[in-house]
Amino acid sequence: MNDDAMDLRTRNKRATRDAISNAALRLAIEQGPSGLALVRVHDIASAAGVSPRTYNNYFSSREEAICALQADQAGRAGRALRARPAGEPLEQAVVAAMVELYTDPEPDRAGLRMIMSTPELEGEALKAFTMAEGPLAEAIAARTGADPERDLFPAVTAASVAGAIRVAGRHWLAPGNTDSFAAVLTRALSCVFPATHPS
Amino acid sequence: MNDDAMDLRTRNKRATRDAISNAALRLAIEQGPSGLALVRVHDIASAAGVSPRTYNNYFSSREEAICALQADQAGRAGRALRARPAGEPLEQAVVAAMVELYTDPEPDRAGLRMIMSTPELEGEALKAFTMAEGPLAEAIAARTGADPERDLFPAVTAASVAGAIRVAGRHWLAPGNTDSFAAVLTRALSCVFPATHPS
DNA sequence: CCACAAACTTGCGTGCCACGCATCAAGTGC
DNA sequence: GCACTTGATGCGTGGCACGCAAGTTTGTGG
Repeated sequence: MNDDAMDLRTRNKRATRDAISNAALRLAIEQGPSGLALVRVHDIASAAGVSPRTYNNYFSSREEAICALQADQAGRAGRALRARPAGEPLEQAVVAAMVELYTDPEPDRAGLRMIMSTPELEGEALKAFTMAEGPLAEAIAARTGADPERDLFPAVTAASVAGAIRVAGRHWLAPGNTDSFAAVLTRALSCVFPATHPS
Repeated sequence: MNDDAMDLRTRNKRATRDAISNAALRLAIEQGPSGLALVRVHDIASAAGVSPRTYNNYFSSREEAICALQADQAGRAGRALRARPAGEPLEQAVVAAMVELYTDPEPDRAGLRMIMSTPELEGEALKAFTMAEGPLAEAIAARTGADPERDLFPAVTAASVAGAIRVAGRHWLAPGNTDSFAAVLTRALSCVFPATHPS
């Protein structure tokens, strides 16, 4: 995962990929939610210093490029949960893992708002979130000892956690909100685990 | 909602819309998950007996057309919950409403499998599901008396319910499963409400 | 240090698609 | 029956995804 751990080829690939994704997100934010159609592939490619054909080697749609960072982050959810100490209760582990994952760094308000207020982008982000549910469910199953094949609890809980994160994002973006994302996220996740709630 | 309740124009519109959507889903199923790209707009339109331009007046992508039925059904979730008797406890009301919504009729295995095993379609279906969460959250808030603006419980629960329905669908489709969808759905939803679990 | 192989980037061409616009036909209210 | 509304269709335009075949950069063995 560290840059030094990969060879030059892989590092360059990641660099161009990130460049394209960042350029796409930046341009999308500039145009705003209603002007997504104005963000042309040509613009993204030239902003990233790459040819349109190369852009297409990495992403097969503008939505995918714009949401790539968000998608990558969501994809780390399973690993984040597994990184928690084994003895930790499920709720604590999930909350700690997700808070850690989504507060380093604090999400970018403009980017998140862009994605969550644009139907096409929301669909793409949702897809990324859902792809992350599988590993997350496996991590939950590993922690609770449940059989992922017969017991629905791990998968449902993973979906609920993903849903809570989305709700937290929406609420955090709401006008007049002053709480940190970590605080909102913790509150949202506490709604998922009422049975194990301490009080 | 009844055909007789609308004028001719509206009925025709719904008829062509349904025709296009059904044709799209049927053709998609014929080609299978891997051959989605082979389902051309021209084919959908001619199968539905309309011009390609008319297809485009109703849907702006093949994915949207294929998932339209699924989307319409999900959109009725909020109404279904509100239709439950007011005094009924939340869990019972949710389970009853969702079981009623999703067992009349029993979902089509081929269609559901097609949608859930094709990334592009899954994204579209996810978007539809998420659109339905808003009304569902409002219905939950109305039933529990929570303030949707300040309390995250209704939105998180709505997202969890939607997630549970997705998980139930996936599990129901799994090879070797013999349970009815209603049974799987009830099991999945019970994971969302552990606090009020009877046992 | 050098050549060779693997992999990435790029330009070009093709087929498909979304959508604006103008026109035609069907339905509706008076 | 007539003017009006609204949906259906044809046509043209701009844009996009992707296969293909160079050209270029990077990693490796001699």
